[in-house]
Amino acid sequence: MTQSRRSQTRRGPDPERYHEIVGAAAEIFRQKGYSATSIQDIADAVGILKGSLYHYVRSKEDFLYTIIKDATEAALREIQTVARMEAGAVHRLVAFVHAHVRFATGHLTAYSIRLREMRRLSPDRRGKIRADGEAYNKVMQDILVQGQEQGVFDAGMDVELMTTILLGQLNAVTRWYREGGPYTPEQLADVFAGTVLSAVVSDRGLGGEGIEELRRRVLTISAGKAAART
Amino acid sequence: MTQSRRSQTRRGPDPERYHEIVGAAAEIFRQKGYSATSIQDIADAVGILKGSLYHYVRSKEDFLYTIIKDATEAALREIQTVARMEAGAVHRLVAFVHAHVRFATGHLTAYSIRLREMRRLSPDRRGKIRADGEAYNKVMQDILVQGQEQGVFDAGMDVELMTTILLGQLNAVTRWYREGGPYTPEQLADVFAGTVLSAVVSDRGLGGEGIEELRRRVLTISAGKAAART
Amino acid sequence: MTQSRRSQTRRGPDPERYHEIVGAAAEIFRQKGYSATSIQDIADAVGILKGSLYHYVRSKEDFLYTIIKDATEAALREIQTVARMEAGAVHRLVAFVHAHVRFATGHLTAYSIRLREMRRLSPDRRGKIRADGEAYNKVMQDILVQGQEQGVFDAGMDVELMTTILLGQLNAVTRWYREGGPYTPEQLADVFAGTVLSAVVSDRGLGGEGIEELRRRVLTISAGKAAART
Amino acid sequence: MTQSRRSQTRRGPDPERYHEIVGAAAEIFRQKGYSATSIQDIADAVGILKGSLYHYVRSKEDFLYTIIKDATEAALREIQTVARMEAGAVHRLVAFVHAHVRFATGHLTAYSIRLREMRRLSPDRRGKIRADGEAYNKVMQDILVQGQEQGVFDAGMDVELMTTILLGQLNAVTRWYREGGPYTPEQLADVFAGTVLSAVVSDRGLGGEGIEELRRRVLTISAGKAAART
DNA sequence: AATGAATGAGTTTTCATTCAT
DNA sequence: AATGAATGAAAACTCATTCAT
Repeated sequence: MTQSRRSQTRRGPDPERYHEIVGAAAEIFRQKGYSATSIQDIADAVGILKGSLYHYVRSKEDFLYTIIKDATEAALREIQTVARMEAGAVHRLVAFVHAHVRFATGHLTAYSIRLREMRRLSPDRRGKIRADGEAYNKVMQDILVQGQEQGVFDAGMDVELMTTILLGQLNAVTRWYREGGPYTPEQLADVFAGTVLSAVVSDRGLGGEGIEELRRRVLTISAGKAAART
Repeated sequence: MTQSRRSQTRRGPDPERYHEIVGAAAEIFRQKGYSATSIQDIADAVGILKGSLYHYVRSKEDFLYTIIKDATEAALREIQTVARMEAGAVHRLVAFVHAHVRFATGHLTAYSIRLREMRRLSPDRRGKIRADGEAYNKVMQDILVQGQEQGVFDAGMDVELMTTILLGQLNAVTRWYREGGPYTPEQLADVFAGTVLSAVVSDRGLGGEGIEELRRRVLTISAGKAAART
Repeated sequence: MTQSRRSQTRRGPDPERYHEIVGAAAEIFRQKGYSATSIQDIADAVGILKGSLYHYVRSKEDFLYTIIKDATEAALREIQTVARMEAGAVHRLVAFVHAHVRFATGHLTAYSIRLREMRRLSPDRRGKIRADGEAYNKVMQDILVQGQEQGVFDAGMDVELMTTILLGQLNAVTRWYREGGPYTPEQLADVFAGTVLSAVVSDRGLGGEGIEELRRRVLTISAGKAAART
Repeated sequence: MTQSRRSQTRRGPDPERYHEIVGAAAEIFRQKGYSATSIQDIADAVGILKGSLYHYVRSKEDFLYTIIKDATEAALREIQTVARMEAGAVHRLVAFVHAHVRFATGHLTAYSIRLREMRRLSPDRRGKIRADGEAYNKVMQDILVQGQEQGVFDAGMDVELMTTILLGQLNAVTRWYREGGPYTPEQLADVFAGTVLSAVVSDRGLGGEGIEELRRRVLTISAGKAAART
């Protein structure tokens, strides 16, 4: 695994310390960017000499890989619950948005890095992560297709393009969301659920109600979700 | 303006050469990121020794500043035509989306850098650009307010938040758009116009028609725009 | 070629300086060994900052490669005159020993490095040099075969093994020869010519004279060589 | 002796483990060279953490010192049997060559290191070993003198120089000999005995026979040695 | 005996920048 | 306008060694 230098060198002990160090690295990567962060910066944050970091990691890139890999896997794990959800497309899309916003804001540091710094990884390592990333997108794409089949989403939309656009919209939240800011993740998710649903819904999906009613309905669904989840 | 800035740095001839060099720098900044790009990389791309670059620029950051400043000013200049446009909010929002997508894709390199590398600028220089950036956002915000006043946009929406979300959505296009790809900028703008309008429209804005009809209407408007422009 | 960093970076100027620096590196490599020599050591010897060395070379190994490659090629060039020599095997073997000792002592630094540090080169670069090294050995081997065919060298000897042994003997001179020491290169070559000839000569090669006479004869040949050369 | 040295460093048990570790170090020193070998390399080979090596040794140099010291002492011990041998110079020189080749090939790793890495030892420690090294050389030198006195070796030869040359020749075997290669140590020793004897023999030493007969005689002597030894 | 964390000094290499020519 | 040499600081990484457990 990533956290062992040579298999003889580390076998188990103090994964907490390792976690702490990776966490510190992540925080700095997010603030300054990966390329602009030096090993010295990380060492300073941990209160250790820079050479000592190589106890935990074989290269600076290892930090990045660990952070991105863990974030990607965790994100996929979260979204799988939506993928497995038995419900109509509208409900599932709302759930997707909520799960996504919750994860992105709840793991803001790691997820931001995942979005911005993937290019810094070696092609090899990027490749290992790509599959998970695609599986993630696939979840949304499947929901859009389901909605088209059910007639509740616009039959004319280009599902692949729309997936890209909507995920782009959702991911952009990492650029400005800050904990303790004016909106809670749930509030943001509610708004996003509205914009996302509005973007794909069909006339039949609106079901005679107006679009404002749709937005209100989305809130009820979210509330249900939140309730269900408590 | 580039011209004026440069005249401080150098009197000598060949502004074309200067343009060429800044263009080369921009291309590499976009590909590798500012921090990961070395002066040597730029020199190699131009076929010059790295020391010679300092005839055109006083520091590496100067390249970045020129690129971002020019892109920001040009973007604002483009969007001002929309700001000054006398029309209903729906028409103007469609026009905004089109202008934005056209610019972002047409100046992909510079605009991507503007979005991703602003943090690398000194606070001083970042400050000089921020005003233009905010003016840009203000244009969309004003349109949303106008739409609310006209009753065609959802009265309940948080205009500031929605501006952030929608611009985030539009800017994300720079992450995946490539010239010669499957969609033309105009096609993309049409789709974006649909998602953006759907996100903000009110029941009265829908005007009794369904949401699918709204999306179709947006296309007509775009076509008008395109026609007007030809 | 080796001495240029990027083709744009160095085109010609001051090969003298480059030579001087490589020479300094060679001297230190011989004294301390390649692995134990730091770039700092070289920089100190040249009176330059260590970073500045990378103006001339892309890596520490580049120094080693240049030194070994040049030494190997020069040695081969020298020995080719013996290879092309039209004469009996005895004369040619004496000439070989003289050329070899002259080169090894005359290029003591570079040739010592060539013998001791080849392993530090990347397999790739080692491969590029190996051919020249083998061509060198081949020259002696051919002379031994010629001598066997002429009947002047022992028909029973294993030519390949004897080549290895005799070259090993000759190369060992680099371990203890020092300029200004008690023996001149020519004196050493005379002694070596005796040991080498004695090792391979056949009874017919001795031609009825004793072995001491052979050793004396070898001196005459050398003297002729030396004379011819003056 | 190893045993005694070690007892200063550690009281504890398991001298076998110590031997194993020093052996592993030696093997790596020979392959990569002392300077290029890290403590980590040795630890990896033994399957231990590098810090743990300091239970056996006080410094990296200790490994080298132990290896070289043991090899030098053992070599001297072996050659002493030849030094004490009561026989003619020719017989004793043949015996020397055999003992030397047998030792060098039989302790290839340690003896190679002894030859190549002596310079890495501190002057102090090098000094402690030098005496043994010189005693070793002295054995051959004495034989050459004995041969001159007996008239069987060339009276005109420079004994000191010849000792250096012939030992250089013999030691070079460590550069290419590999166990399981095409020649057994005994076969090599036979060939070396021929070249060494030929290099020093006088006309009277040849005793009217030709030089080829000398080489054959040398084989008989070796055979006798081998027989005597079985 | 061994671990695993850490040190501190060192390694090779990179890089933005300067400057005489 | 450009070169090529050099600077000086910092980068990533290595390594012998120490030490509490």
